[in-house]
Amino acid sequence: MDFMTGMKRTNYCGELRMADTGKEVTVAGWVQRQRDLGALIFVDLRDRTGIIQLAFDEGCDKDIFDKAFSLRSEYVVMARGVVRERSSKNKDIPTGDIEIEVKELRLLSKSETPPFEIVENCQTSELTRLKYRYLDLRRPDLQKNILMRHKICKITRDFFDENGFIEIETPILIKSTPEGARDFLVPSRIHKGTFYALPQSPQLYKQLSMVAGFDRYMQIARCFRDEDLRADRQPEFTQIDFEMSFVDTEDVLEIGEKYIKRVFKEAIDVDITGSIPRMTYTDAMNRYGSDKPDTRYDMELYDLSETVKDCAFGVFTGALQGGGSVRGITAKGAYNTLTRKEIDKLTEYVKGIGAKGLAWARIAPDGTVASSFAKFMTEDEMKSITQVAGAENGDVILIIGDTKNSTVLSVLGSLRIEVANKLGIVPGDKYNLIWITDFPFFDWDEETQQFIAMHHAFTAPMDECLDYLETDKANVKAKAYDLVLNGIELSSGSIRITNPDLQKRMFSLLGLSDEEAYEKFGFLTDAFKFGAPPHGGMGIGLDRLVMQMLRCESLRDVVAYPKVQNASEPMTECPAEVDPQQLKDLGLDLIK
RNA sequence: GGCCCGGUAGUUCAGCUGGUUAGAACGCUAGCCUGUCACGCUAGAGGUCGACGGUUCGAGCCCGUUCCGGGUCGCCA
Repeated sequence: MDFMTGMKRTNYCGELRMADTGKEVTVAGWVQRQRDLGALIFVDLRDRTGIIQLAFDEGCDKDIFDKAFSLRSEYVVMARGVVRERSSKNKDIPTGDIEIEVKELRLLSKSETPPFEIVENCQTSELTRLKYRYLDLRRPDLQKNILMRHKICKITRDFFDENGFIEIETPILIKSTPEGARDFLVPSRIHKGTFYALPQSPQLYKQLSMVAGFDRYMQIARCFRDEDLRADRQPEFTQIDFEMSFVDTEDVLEIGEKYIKRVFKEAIDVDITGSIPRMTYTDAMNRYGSDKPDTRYDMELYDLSETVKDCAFGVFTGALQGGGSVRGITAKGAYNTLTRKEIDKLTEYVKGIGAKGLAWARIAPDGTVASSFAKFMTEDEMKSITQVAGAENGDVILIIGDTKNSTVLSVLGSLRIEVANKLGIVPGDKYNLIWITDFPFFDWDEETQQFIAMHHAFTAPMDECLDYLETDKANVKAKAYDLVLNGIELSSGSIRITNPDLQKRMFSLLGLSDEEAYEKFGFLTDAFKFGAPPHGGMGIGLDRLVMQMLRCESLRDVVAYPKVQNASEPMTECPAEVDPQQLKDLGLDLIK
């Protein structure tokens, strides 16, 4: 059956207006709803642009009317007819002044009753929606999100093209270099017993492209990491990846900043005015307890170590004697929200993330103080604490002390977010961007009891640190920078090492022998022997960017076909077992 | 791997202290209806209460195990 013979769409449903009155048009789409009034039938027809009403009345041929009568939700139809003004208008939709008086109606495809209605703000569980993702994607909200994602990609390519960047596709099947995240592996059939890895990022290829002389590279690149999922983390995700030659940190930040301003303006008409603020890693940790601070609200951390160093509270003095610190946050006006019961919950919360406990003081509106530690303090000490805390009547002070300063900071950082959410003080209308700079090069890994690269092994250390790389690892800073948006790490980048000797030195500091380093990254260090331009770049998380711009709470709202928490996909039910023959071809045996 | 929350009709949910035939709304089906637009009215169909096991005279409800989903910690250079 030739569904389309002699019929050609002339207009999208949502674009017709009063001005089109009298025109003969042909539209195509899905039946949103059929309203049968007896001798009169209305059909709302939907495509990705909107809805137009089709009208069938006494002027209609009987067979067309009968066909309209049989239409059900999500049937696919094409209709030819004349646009006319409605006798009663619908102010709620853009096409509400007009309708199409149908002269020809073609049923292109029937539909079973869908498991959920194709409407905005669908209340159906996400699992059901993901099982029928093609129906979910048919809903206006997801259509809007996916179209916005497309728009952002278009703006991105335009921007980088205009600035001299060349899009280069890098391989998806690459060599496994198990640093950082776990690799997804792909067995090789031709070389049995060997494996490709899927890229965690195009990092090394983009650096090689600099050696190749492309000078400025960009790619909207798919990346893969075999780690557990979160609302803002998918095992496969997309990065706006770029790299530039003959640059230092400032040049990279400048392009990054220009890009961010452009995409916010063009995609959602938001002006990012002035320079994006900068904060060093150390400041971010001390003030927000996080290297990705949400600066949309205050409640900054403060240091009470000096204030309580001589007090009679063993928890505090013990923490300090153990080389740690005592720090706090003050929840303004939280007296009524943070009840004793809520504080108990917060105590459980901080214990769950590494603290030994939570010290607190609730200051009633009348100035009465209820506190877990007041009894150990002199009046003067309490006064000093309140002063450092900047606490007034009605406020709640929350304090963490630990022999490890890093625990104090990270726990307070998480607590700050938890409390802000409880208090509802996070502004929903802001886009707070901030660069985090001066990252430490090394990070101490408790598990393996050694220093590892905080960013990655190809990041250049700051010039002034070159003298003490070996002797004072903890104070080596990297030419690395992150861009943070509303408390979410949006992007990460660095200036890379291009000096083969320095690269060798860094590998050795990270515990890689020359042999190991050459085995893993020899292709890169070899390349650097043949004239490597200084270069640097960054990768911007496209999914997170779109998610933030659209104010979505989950990446699943901006990824067309996402995975769920156990890393599977409900629609296709992957991952799945494979045919034994496939395993045989690959030379693989499954351990039962 | 740990912790928290959830799973009852196609969908969203209610279901009391364990007690007759598990309900509502929307959706669906049929009929009526000439201006609806979340049309209206009438009637009807629709359930392995996630699964398995246990306690009990009796389990949607209590207990155990397990599966699935969400969040989170670990993890994510």
